[in-house]
Amino acid sequence: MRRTHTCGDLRSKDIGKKVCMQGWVRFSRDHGGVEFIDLADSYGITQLVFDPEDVPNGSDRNEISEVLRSFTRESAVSVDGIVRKRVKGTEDPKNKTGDVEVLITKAEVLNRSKTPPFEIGDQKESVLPGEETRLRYRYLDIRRTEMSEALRFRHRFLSAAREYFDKSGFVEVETPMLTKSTPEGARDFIVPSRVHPGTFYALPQSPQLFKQLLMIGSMDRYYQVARCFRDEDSRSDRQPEFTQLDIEMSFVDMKDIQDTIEGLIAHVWKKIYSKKLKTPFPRISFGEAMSKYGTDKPDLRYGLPMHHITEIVKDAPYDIFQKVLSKGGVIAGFNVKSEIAKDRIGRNEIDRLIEFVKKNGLGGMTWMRATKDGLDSNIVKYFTPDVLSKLRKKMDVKENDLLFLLAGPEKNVLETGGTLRRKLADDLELIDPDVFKFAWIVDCPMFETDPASGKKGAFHHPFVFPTTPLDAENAGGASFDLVLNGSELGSGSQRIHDPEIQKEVFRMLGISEEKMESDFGFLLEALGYGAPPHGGIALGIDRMISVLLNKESIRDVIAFPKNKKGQSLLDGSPQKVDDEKLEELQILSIAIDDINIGDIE
RNA sequence: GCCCUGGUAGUGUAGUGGCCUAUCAUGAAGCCCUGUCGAGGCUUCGACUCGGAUUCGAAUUCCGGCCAGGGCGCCA
Repeated sequence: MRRTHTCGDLRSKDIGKKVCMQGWVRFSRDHGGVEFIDLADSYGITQLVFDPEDVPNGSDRNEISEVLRSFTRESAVSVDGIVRKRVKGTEDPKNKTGDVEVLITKAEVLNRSKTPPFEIGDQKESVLPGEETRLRYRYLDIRRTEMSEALRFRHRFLSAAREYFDKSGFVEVETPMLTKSTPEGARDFIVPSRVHPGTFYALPQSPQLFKQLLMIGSMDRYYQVARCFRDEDSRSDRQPEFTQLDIEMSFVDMKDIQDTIEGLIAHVWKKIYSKKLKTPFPRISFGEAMSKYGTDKPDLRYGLPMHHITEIVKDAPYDIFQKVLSKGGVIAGFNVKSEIAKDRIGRNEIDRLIEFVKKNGLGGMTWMRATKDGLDSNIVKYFTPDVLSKLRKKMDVKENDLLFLLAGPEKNVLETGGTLRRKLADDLELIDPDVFKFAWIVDCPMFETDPASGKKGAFHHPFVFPTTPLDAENAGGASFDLVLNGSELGSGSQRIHDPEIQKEVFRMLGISEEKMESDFGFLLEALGYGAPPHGGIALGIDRMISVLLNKESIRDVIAFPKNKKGQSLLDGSPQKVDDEKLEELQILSIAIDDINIGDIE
């Protein structure tokens, strides 16, 4: 390799060295004589100089000058030169290589670049091209420091994680990508089998069943950086293919799994931030998270808990509350303390918040402002002094605090309350982007009931070990979530290792004996051969990295993501395939554009 | 499937019925310039997502399509 240094390497100590630099022409500045070129690569930027009055012996001034004329932006070039100190007063303190420059002795274009479709630099968000352009030319987008650093950060994270697993006796095992489609869960991506026409593999939504089989197979400490696939609509934190750090262990309970993950993250923290991460993470019950924060993935970087006041105000003759209560609804509210509101919420702002609440599924919002003497609002007259005093105590009200009260069906109040809490935190800038608050959400239910169909479903998945009798009214499951700054990073659980219990759970979920046998027969059979007690967790790597880097979208930490419609703008997938290929698979497309209506009729 | 927001030179934008042969920046091409650093100066080039409607007149208003993003549904 001819390259002696990257563009981020050179320092004062290298002055006088003969070097060969290779990289991309980022910016060039021709002063009509002396000429500067910022040579860039993934490690930094180094200034190259050509000075017609200071050409080292053995170099041809005209030849260099001629080659430099063909240095178009983003061309890959190679330059030999001598490292020298910059002229006094022209050092660039913003650049780590800014004390030195390379005086060119020989220049060569390795590969000329066309004019790039957008300017590559470390520009602010506001001048970044739209995402469509960035994804279409992703390789150029990755030349931007921000992108390449995100990918390098992701690598360091995974590398540290692997180091931890290695020293903790974990074994990485690859599980199949061509697997069986199961009716439960997300929609599968399907792969046709040529050898068995009319049959299909499914790409895995997670290695769940295989890792359980590995436990039965005695591989008692497994992990995998596993690609997973779900054919569902994208969101800013959801892609059709994504990466999970998948973990499973035998002869453990929930605490062992949580300890392992805390150890893992603390180790990674030490490696990438050189900081000690405080463990154990706080545990919050699912019920408390919902009632206090209105979400199962609370952002704990700020307070603003919801207070439940149904009992206190239930007798007040205030029509709106009475109407809600008569339908079994609840009343809850926030106290926006004067020290965090700082006069930023006036009448107009309150009206805007009321509109916001209406848009989010409640009829409206009642508010009160705390004064020296009590609570001030146009509805205060409906509440007795005793009720007001209890309210002040319950919600910890001090002078100038602002109270927002939400009334409605419990589910709506909690959900809207959670949404309002996030909005208030955003509006009042309560969120410190440099703080990371992990927490475990524990004591989860075993089942949840779909309010629309009334159908019972698994809260996490059907393989969770029950912690109470299954027919108990609020049956509990040994599952838990890891949350960070309002994002769910992953779910773990103790799994069922007894085939009879597993069957019972399937029955509770309304799965027939036949379906059980055809879809999960192999699992039930395997559990019957001395399956050890086991459990594990899967952490969403894309989400975790994007939260750690404060990115709005996981696309910013994935090298080649799909767009919102699941297309790759880079290679144009998904695409039609040749008819011969379909014939070989004995597949006929009935997509609207592929069929001739006349043929059908 | 639904809702919201947006679509103007290569890129990022201004433009709320006539002041638009459309603003500014950046870029590209050319010229000038010997210490800049996202160099500077001058010249040139380059755009209203598509279709329909309203109107004397539409980038601008209305309807529909297409495209992109955010969200709901969906994501055991």
